[in-house]
Amino acid sequence: MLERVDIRTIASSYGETVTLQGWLYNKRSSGKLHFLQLRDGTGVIQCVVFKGDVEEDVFEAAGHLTQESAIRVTGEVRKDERSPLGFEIGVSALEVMHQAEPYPITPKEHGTAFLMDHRHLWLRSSRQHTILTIRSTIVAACRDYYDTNGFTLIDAPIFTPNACEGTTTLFATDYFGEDAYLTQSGQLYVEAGAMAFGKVYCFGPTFRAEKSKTRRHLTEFWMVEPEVAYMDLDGDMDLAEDFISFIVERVLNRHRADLEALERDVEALERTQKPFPRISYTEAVDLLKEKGVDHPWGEDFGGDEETVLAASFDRPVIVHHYPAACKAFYMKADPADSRVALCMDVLAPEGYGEIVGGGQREDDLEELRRKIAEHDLDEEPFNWYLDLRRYGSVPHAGFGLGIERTVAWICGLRHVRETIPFPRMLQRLTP
RNA sequence: UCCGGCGUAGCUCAGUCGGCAGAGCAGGUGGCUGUUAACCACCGUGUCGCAGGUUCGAGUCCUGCCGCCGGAGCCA
Repeated sequence: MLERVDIRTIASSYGETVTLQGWLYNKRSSGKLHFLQLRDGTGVIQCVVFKGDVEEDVFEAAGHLTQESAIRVTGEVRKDERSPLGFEIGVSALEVMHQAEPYPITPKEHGTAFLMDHRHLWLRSSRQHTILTIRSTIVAACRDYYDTNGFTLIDAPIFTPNACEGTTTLFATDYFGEDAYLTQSGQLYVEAGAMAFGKVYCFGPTFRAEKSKTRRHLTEFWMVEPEVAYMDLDGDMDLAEDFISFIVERVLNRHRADLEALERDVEALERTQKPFPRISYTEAVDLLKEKGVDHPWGEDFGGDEETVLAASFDRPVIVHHYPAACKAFYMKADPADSRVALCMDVLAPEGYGEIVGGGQREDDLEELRRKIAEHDLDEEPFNWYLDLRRYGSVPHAGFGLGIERTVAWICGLRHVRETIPFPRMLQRLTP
């Protein structure tokens, strides 16, 4: 394969004649000149076709190119102050690989419903391209963080025989005549992994059949879930803030220009430094009261409460020790006050809501059985999970971080639907 | 499930008091040697979401339904 020249690194080919392969992003003409904006997936560069420089049929063909036509362009890389890149291509040859049909996404405005119907094409637009590039960096940062900190990747299954938490709605499927559900969390399985490997994480898609219609919800989303044996709630909070600040720092280092292109307030992101403020649920209720929001102790926070709490701090805030009644059965109760659980949520600033939820797990066999019963769950499917408390049970903790909400927060997007290549939502299964 | 909003050309939208359905973009043809969502001239485009109703006459008013968007609940 010939050495490939990317637009992203075109500066290193200054003065040379190169061949670029890509698609026509836009075109402007001026008599004996055609200005072709060429997109190759790494960037966009202007290619200038002058009538005197190329064969007549090539000049003619360039004038008839439609948006997103596939072309291979050969020409000299030259400096030009008028170019945003600082470089442009003086075209000497042009090969039309495919003359595109009229392209639906024009250089004018479109509504989100139309764009989502054409998501497979919308991915080519510069803004979507930037967002998904940052998502790619965030996903890599998650893996790098755990891989370099002694964690082993133990992925959880997607098909599960029962509800992990029993609280949210699951997608049911037919598994050779048996009921199976798409996982809503790898939680229970990474606990088994932690007892085998010490420090583990899983990273995969999760599914929630909730009829949520908000900017923060997808029915299919990605979650990274670390789980550590011999770790308590404090250790869990330390891990979460270290992990989140690592991701943000990585994005700031590699994507400053991209964040600015997205009109993200970079200074607000730069404040994401450890330590994060930590307040208990009870303190949060008091804080809400101070801010004029009356919230009864014992009820979980809604989106509005989370927004008020998050707005009180300049970086992510950790809220811990929620009432046990509004948390999952596997959360360990606080030995000092059984009304609250050893759990924590991380709320992102600027109204992005909960990006992390986790805590210390119940490690006592009888306590756990009692909680399963309290939550009206059938004990039998959890027998393997109870085994973890029969054979060398130890304190352990972990959490789940939602990738799409994290991407939305870091990129400063209004809606999570633009943070994933092909979003699955209440009213969206295609493309 | 509940509350609110919107459905008119391929797309984004306008359409006044109920009186011939219209702009920009995209597409086509032509023009221009430096364009930056280029520009200029000309050309084509309709189940006005669907079904009823009122009226001489409905895109416009009324009723029902459908679809989508935003929010709530629930959650990451």
